[in-house]
This record gives sequence, C-alpha cells and structure tokens, in this order.
Amino acid sequence: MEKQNLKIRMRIWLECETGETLFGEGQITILEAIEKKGSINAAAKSLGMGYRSMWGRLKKIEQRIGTPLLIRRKGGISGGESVLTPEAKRMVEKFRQLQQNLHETAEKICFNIFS
Amino acid sequence: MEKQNLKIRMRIWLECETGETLFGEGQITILEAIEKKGSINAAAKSLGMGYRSMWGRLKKIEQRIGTPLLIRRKGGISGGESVLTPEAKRMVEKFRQLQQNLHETAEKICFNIFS
DNA sequence: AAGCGATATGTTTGTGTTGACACAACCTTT
DNA sequence: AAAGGTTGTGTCAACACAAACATATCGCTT
Repeated sequence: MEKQNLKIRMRIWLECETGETLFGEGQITILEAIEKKGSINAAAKSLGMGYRSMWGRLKKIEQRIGTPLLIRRKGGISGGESVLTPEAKRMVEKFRQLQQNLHETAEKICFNIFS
Repeated sequence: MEKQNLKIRMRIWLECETGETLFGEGQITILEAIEKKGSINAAAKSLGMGYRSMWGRLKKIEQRIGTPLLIRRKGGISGGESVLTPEAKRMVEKFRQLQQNLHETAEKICFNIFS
C-alpha cells in the first residue's frame, strides 16, 4: 500500500438512462480494427478472435444502439468488405478521447491519494 | 449520441506492477459490509450472497494482497465475528476516495466531450 | 453437556459466456 | 461455371464463475 508500485486500471462504458449498456472498450476496439483492416474477418484475425464471435458482438451493439455501425458488402473482388458508418467513426473517436482524458486524470488522482 | 441521455460508467481496480489484479469495487464492497455488520455471515446476507461465496473471495484477496484483511474469531458469545485490520480500513477508505474523485471528473469530461 | 451462531472448507450443481465447427448466400474474377 | 474470400447464422462443446449443499470446528452461554 505504501510503495508506489500500484497501477490503477479502469474500464469505462456508456449507458443510456435506463441503465442499459451501450458500448465500451471492447466494442470500440473491434470497430477500430474493422476500420483499419476493412473487413470483419481480417479484423477478427488481427485481434486473435474468431469471425463468428466478432460478428455476434457487432450484432449486439447494433441492436442496442439502434443504428447500423457498418456498411457491409458481400461478394465482389475481394470477397466482401465492411466499413464504418460516420456515426460509428464519431463513436470511436469520442470514446477514445474520453478514455484517454480520463486515464490521465486517473493517474494524477491515484498519485495524490496513494502518496 | 447527440442527446445528453448518456451516462458514463466506470469500474476501477488496482494492480501491482506485474499486472496482477489486487482488488476493486467488489472486494471493497465486501469489506465495507463486514465492517458494518461485524461478521462475514451477516455481511454476506446483507449483500444477498452466500457465506461460502464471500469467504472464497476474501481468501483470494488475502492471498493476492499478502496481508490479512480480517481478524476472525470463531465461537464466543455471538458465535464469532470478523473485524477489519487497520490496513483493510485504509484500503477501503482510499479506494472510495479515489473512486468518488474519479467519478466526478468522469462526468465533467464526459459532458465536455458529448456536447 | 447441549445448543447456538459464526468461521472454515470440500463437493456438487447450475448458468452464462466464449470458441470451434459447419454450412449457406453472395459477387467478382478467371 | 468453378473458385475464392467474405458476410450471415445455427449449433454444440468447453470453460469459468456463481450458487447451493453438506459438514466440521470452535467457544461462550445456559
């Protein structure tokens, strides 16, 4: 407790006023990977998870949010692709902003309290 | 996303530098309940969980922390009791301080970003 | 000595979430 | 039309974690 070898960790997520979870770290990470890779499949591989699993999580988020987060296309030259909708992009950006901001603050506060 | 009906939620916990989890919200809540009720059993009931379950979690925490968090006594006038060690009390107090502090900040930042 | 209430554990049951398999649909390229 | 790569979806096993059940011990009170 005394030594400064403590690290604070936090997980943040957003809920609507009914208390229902909307999205958090995991979801945002998935969206970022899709944005970067251009397809659900490639994104899943890059995060070390299966396509089925990621697809299921995406479905949940879209159900909860109520708006589509991806523009999906199957077939075509590369077999298919998925790109983020503008709303999804904003979500990712704002969440990361919030998270980073909060994390910096957390470390300061943590330092103040445990010293 | 536009409307201000979003609530930010967060869970914080502390880790040692090896990345091992030490304790967080759940553990602190348990300790507080024991402090208030004076026994593991009563605390468990007050939180709607079983004695066995709470006991197991306490054991884990003490293993991870390395120091005892409770002074336990079995038998006696009331059948037994458990009280927090000074270290445990400090843990609870500081964690709650950290948490409250951080939560206020979170809402401010959240408001700034989603407006 | 018997009883009560709390601690201390082992064992089992249940449950919810994740991962692996399997296969259909789709569309472009060759 | 056959192939390749992706999306879309059902299903079933596996594993982790929580709840329930079952005893044993302990020490004060009556």
